[in-house]
Amino acid sequence: MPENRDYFEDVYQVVRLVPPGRVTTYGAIARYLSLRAGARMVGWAMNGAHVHDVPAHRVVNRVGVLSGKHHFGSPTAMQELLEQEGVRVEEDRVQNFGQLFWDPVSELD
DNA sequence: GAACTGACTCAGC
DNA sequence: GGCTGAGCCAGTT
Repeated sequence: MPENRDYFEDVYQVVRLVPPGRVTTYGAIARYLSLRAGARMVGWAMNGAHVHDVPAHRVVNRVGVLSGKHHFGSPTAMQELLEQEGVRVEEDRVQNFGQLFWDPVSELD
């Protein structure tokens, strides 16, 4: 539907809708916005996340790994942010991911 | 201007 | 059930 690349804004907006203490995935966002581009562009969009006040720490890859932690100020910043919200993180992976996973498609739609 | 790379995912083996 | 290859778009070399 959206031919423009303003979906960057949409991505940011969806991420902001993620409740504290919950996490979502790049693929889930891509599916919700019907991005033919796929999850990869969601990740690319997150490059400007810090500029848009987006809680990027709540976005992980499909298995719950903090694949984007290197883009935060420090290697542990992402994990600490999640733990502040009550999300248990171990070995760069979100524990109990299946239960904490927040899917915009089923939660918002 | 072609080739590479990246905060990913899925299908196939 | 873990590894490999292919596909997606955009920015960089």
